[in-house]
Amino acid sequence: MTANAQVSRIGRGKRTDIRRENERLILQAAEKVFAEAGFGGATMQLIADMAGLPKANLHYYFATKEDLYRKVVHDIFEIWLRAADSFDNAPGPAEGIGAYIDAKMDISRRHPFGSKVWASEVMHGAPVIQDYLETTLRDWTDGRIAAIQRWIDEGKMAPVNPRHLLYMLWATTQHYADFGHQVETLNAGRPLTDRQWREAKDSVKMIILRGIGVLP
Amino acid sequence: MTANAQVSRIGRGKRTDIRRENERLILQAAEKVFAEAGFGGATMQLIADMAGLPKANLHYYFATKEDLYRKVVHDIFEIWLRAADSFDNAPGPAEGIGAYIDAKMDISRRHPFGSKVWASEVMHGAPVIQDYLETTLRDWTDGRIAAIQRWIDEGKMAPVNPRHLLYMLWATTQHYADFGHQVETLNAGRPLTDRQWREAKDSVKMIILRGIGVLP
DNA sequence: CCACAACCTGACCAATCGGTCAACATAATT
DNA sequence: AATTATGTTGACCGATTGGTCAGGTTGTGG
Repeated sequence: MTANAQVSRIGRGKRTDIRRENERLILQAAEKVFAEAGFGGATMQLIADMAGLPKANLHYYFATKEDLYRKVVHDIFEIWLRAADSFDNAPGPAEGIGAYIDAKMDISRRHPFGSKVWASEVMHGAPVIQDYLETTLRDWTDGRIAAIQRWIDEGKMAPVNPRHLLYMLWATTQHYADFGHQVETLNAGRPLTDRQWREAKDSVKMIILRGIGVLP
Repeated sequence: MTANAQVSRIGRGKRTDIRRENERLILQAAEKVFAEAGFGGATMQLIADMAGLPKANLHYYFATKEDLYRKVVHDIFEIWLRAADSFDNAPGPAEGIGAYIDAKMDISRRHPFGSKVWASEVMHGAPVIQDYLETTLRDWTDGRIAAIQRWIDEGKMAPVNPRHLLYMLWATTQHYADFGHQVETLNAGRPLTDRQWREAKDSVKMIILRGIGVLP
């Protein structure tokens, strides 16, 4: 047993570390470049420069530009779906939807590039994740719609169209990432402070929760 | 006075007609291509094909790709701003904000490509319309925030943060254009019907208007 | 009818694109 | 130490890009 083997337990050896670290560098750079330039406007050279690696090295880890892009989109979709957990096991709409807004606002703040990549992908007709939309996302959506409808039937919230409520949650929370540049420009060119993020979150929650009749 | 001169009063002559018609064709094709491929992914050749003109002819009317793009963005911004009129001269928030939601939802339905171009432009850091954001849009926003604040002070609506309410209106209405593909996919792959558009509009209005305390 | 201006377009160009590859360097295995 | 597997990279390639231009056609005013 060498000293190396003791350092990392999962990915054993220096080789694995190199691979993991380089893939991380590339994906991080790619997420930013795809977000800022779109798939068509992004170039492998730009991503390579931002990652601090030669372009040929990118093609060693990711065969094509599309492969790299697909991985970026897939990663943000995973994060996006995980926010769904906030919805589940909630006793009622106030807690469930409130927590969901919190989670999605945090994603907008912490993953602005990924959010933009996702938005860009959908806006351009979802050329690489159409199957996700038709399977995972559709199932997820149907499930939440049923949950909301149940709350309505139990008299726990006002009778609103669950589907459009969901769209509203997505749109509003995602806005702070996708249109972050506009929000920042209208904030005297400065990024939102902690306090302002809290204000945004509270405003969204207040209007929507009152809008569905769970706040006075 | 020739027969030609009687046909059109503003742009006189066949020459003017040709120019107007070709510019219209090009702008229409450009709007669609920019929306579907982004600025970087769009090519002059693709736009030319869609407009049914040789590529060289595009460069006769628009010197560069960026010139053409700038015109497309400018046009949708004009439409966008005009929806603001719904806001003005309204006796109270129910009428003003209700009418604004109506107007913006109609834009999302009637100008889905333009909406996407605008969203894409802002998402990528507003490289060509940053000045609009800092002048026209900022002024417009400040004006509406003041109007909303006045309504609040007069007790006509609940005390919410006017800025975040505006963002919510933008996000929610724009969602049906920018994420139209996702909405369509989740609607069994079919575009929303007239009835469904009305449902969407009513849902948005109901939740938001109740959310700001102007509906029971 | 003529001369000028506006409009049209196939052919072309330099630049850049995604992607390849041979040659080499380093680490792991035997 | 020798062999093999993995990681690295400058140089290169065909294809495509935005943009140009010379030489043409068509419409207009005198």
